[in-house]
Order: sequence, then C-alpha cells, then structure tokens
Amino acid sequence: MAYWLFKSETATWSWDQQVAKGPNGEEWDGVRNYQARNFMRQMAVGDLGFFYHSQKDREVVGIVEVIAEAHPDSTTDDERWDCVDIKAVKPLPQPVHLDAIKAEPKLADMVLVKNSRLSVQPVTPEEWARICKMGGL
DNA sequence: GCCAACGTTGGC
DNA sequence: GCCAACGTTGGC
Repeated sequence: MAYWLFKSETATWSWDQQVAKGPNGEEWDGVRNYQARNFMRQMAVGDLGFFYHSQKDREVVGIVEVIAEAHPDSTTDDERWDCVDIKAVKPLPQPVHLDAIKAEPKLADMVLVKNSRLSVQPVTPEEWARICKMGGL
C-alpha cells in the first residue's frame, strides 16, 4: 500500500471531470515523462493518491484510488508510455493549497515542493497523514 | 506573461 | 558519450 500524488492542470483534466467518471474511473494518460511513468509502473491496485490542481489553483483537492495497474497508454502507439487507471474516492473538505504546504516545515521535503515539474510523484505516509489532517479528514 | 528549472533531442 | 539547443512545465 503506497501513496502518490497526481498532478493535472485544472483546465486540462479537473477533479470534477474525474468525479464524473464515477467508480469505473479513467486512465491517467498523456504522461510523457520517464520518471512519472516509472512511478506508475510501481503502483498497485488499492494504492491511494492525492489529486492536485497545478497552475492556476495550486491545491490538493481530493483523493483517488488506483484501480488498474500500469498498461499501455491508449492515447499513443508509442510502446514506451504506460499509465494506470484511477477513480475519485472523495474530495478534501478543505483543499490544501501549495502555500499551506510550503508553510509547513514538515512538508518541506515533498517532491511537490522540491521538483514541482514532476506530474506523478510518491508521497510518504507521514506527508499523507499531515495533508489529510490539513484537508479536514 | 515571464522565466527558471528540467528533460529530451540531435549534432559532433 | 558529451553538450548545446530546444521545448515544456508550472510557480510567480
């Protein structure tokens, strides 16, 4: 059981769109970055992740669950790119903004802070628990 | 809208 | 195999 963070530009694929997909979820396609892909290959069904809106909003808005392990990305014929399927689990009662994460010393080592460009990243159990608490869970 | 950081590509 | 050039991402 591991924790992850999925980042998406609000205008491209939003939390609301993810929620609308319901329990069958949707594949997290379009990733064209080896690091991000490698993390997705490590994911197992049942792993949980944060859904983060980048760019304009810059906040963690909800929790998702991995419902299918890595498989070929249907949006490309290029064999290099895989993706997992995820479904929305529940929103955070209180979205956790990037400013709040940066203001918390215990979260200073988060990949989100250190390597802001990585679109799929691991989250430690400590970071997971803290952000859930900050989000009102 | 700008720009820094980072990843990838391709010439040598 | 190195590195300059280029493209993209995302915070500000």
